[in-house]
Amino acid sequence: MSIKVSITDDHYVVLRGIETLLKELPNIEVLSIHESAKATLEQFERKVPDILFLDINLPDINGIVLTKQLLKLYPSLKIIGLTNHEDVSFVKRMLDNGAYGYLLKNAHKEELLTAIETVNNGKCYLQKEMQRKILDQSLGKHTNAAFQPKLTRRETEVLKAIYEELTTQQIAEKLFISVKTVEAHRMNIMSKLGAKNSVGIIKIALEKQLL
Amino acid sequence: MSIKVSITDDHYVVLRGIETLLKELPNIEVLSIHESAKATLEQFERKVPDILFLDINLPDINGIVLTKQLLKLYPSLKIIGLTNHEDVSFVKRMLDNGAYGYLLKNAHKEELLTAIETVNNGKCYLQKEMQRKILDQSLGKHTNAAFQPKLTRRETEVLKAIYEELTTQQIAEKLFISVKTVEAHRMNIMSKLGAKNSVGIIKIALEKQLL
DNA sequence: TTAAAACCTAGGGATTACCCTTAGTTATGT
DNA sequence: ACATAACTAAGGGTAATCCCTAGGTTTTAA
Repeated sequence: MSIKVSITDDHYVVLRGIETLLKELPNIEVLSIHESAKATLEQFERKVPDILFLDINLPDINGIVLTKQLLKLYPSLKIIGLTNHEDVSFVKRMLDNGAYGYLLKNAHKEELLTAIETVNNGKCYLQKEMQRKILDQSLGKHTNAAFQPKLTRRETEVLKAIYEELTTQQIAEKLFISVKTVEAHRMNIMSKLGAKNSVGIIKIALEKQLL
Repeated sequence: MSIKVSITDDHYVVLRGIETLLKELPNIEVLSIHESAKATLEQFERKVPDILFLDINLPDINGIVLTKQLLKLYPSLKIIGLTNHEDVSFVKRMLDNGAYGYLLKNAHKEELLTAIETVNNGKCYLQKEMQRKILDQSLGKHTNAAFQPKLTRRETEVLKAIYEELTTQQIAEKLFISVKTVEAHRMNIMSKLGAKNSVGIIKIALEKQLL
């Protein structure tokens, strides 16, 4: 009994590349390939594979969100993330949402096979370098995807002003409040986001889409 | 007489994907595939194709730079850029350096064929959406995407440290230089990027993929 | 092989950000 | 109406950032 695999990636050449590689492997059947999240969901109503290779950058639904949706519908599905860049935060968020592994697109045939076999045996597959990075990062704080900070109206306004590279003085004038108040808001934002300074605020704000 | 095509991309699945697609097309011969700029240069000493599909993000030499080098060595070579993201500035720079066209990695078989035929006939090939974007840009839009700042080795090191939310003092210790030197580098970075402060540095660095 | 350009280095001085504490004044919701 | 959260803002520091200037080194190109 062969392992049924599907692939979702909006880059057609990636889609066909993985398909080609998989077809060269024994005991693996490429069930379906899709170029969008929507197409994946539609196809899965008919046939669900054992394993799905899922790109993180999809045009319609974010790969991280799609992971969650799919696993809700098909809990036994094993999802392996796909991406170009080695963004640790993405890996973590995928895994937090239930993904079983992660592959960079420069992976070779052997890695694909290892990933499929590992995941099919119910174990997680991570490329070595990524393992180390996640370990490094998990020693920090506020790196988990579940953490979703809530800013108040005023804090969001200050955040946006910081993003516009305004000084505290300028923000105060813009919002008709005291410099000291702006500072208080900035301090609260830093505290909530776990940022060390304004650079950290912007990094996390972009990551958590608070702008 | 078939058209000889080579492919350079550090993402192995992309490499194999394009290869697979090209093999399905008539009158086209895949001469060689390479995963790095170095491998491309070495292979070309033996056999040079008519057309090269060249990724922009290579581990060893930047695709834009490699375009220039290759065209110096092989002026009749036609280069078609490959990338995931539709960064107009990259397209412009590739074309400026002599590339004949540009393809996004979500391109289908038909587009690949059209691109090859167009370029083989000595004409430039650009996907429609990209054409429009380049046009939009040249019509004096303020979002100057063509602007691609170049940072020095030291500046890049400081930039990365700033991104890590380190203080100037910590950066100085990390790089074994004076606090004042770090500040000087930061000033130069701000100047080059047109940023008003460190927040601006990070914004533009993320936008221009300087990290 | 020079001269120019680019890069790395770092000082003084002014400004701004950061970090405490404390505390009065609005909204918000049960 | 009453606790809770949010917005406001003061004093008083320390540390970091920002800006200008400039000497020394390395790299690049004529």
